[in-house]
Amino acid sequence: MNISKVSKLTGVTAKTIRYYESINLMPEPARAPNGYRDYSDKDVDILKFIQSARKMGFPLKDVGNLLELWQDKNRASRDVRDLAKRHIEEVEARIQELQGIRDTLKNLVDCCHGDDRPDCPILNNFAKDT
Amino acid sequence: MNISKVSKLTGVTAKTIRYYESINLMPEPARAPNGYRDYSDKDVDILKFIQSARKMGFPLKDVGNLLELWQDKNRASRDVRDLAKRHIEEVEARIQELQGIRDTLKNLVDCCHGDDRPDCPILNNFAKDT
DNA sequence: TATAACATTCCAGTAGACTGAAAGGTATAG
DNA sequence: CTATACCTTTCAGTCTACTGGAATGTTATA
Repeated sequence: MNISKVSKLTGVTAKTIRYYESINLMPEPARAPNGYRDYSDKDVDILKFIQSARKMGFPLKDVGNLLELWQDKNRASRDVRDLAKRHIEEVEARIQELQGIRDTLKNLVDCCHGDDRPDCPILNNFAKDT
Repeated sequence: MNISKVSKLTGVTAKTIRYYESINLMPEPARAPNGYRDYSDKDVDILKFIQSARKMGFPLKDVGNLLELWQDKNRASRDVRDLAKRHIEEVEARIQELQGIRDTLKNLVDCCHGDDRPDCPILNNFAKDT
């Protein structure tokens, strides 16, 4: 099947599919006699796999590793688990950071009149000289 | 005072200070007779303000707006508050997203043996054909 | 047969926030 | 006097994950 079909099936743009191929994330597909890329069902599955991992926030580098593990029938599930655990840790660290930011800002916003007057605890806080 | 002094006082690298100047976030500082940048205490305060806002996750564009509001003694605190509120909303949306990812991933990790065997719910999930 | 809708390659650009490096001028310590 | 530790500018590169566009070839439809 050609690239636009794959694009429709997976929700990944043709541009991005070619990009994934160019960075060796996707294998090079077969080619039709006219030179068009000719994808198999397996290629579609690979792309779907990539999409799933991307939706979980894995960077393309990790996605590449996960794909390799997926293809490797002798893999140790430990390797996949470790990769996922590391990613969870990063995600949690980021959540912590964002929660801290949110809490601080919420406090400041709650203290701010938010009217025509210029006095503003938010600015005061940013300008504090501690 | 010269740029390295300011860098030490604020924790912002000289490189970055010049960068902020180049994008008109920082005002152009005075110059010493030798051509060196000659910063005032006010410049240092501006940089500290920028740092505070950056630590709260505001993009440089927003930092620029906040700086303008800070300088404007006739500002309406509403404007600052609205900017902060919008940012909080973005932060919260991101937190939600990351929490979803974390929860899904945690479930998968908990279901995975994580041993020498190849069977892995994480990969299975990514490869699911739903 | 014309034209639209595909496909190809390749190069370059985007966003955001810096960072590196080259090539030079200046100041300070020994 | 010289080494080194600053400072200057300018241009280019980094990172991640794409995206745009030009120039060109191919296929399907009216």
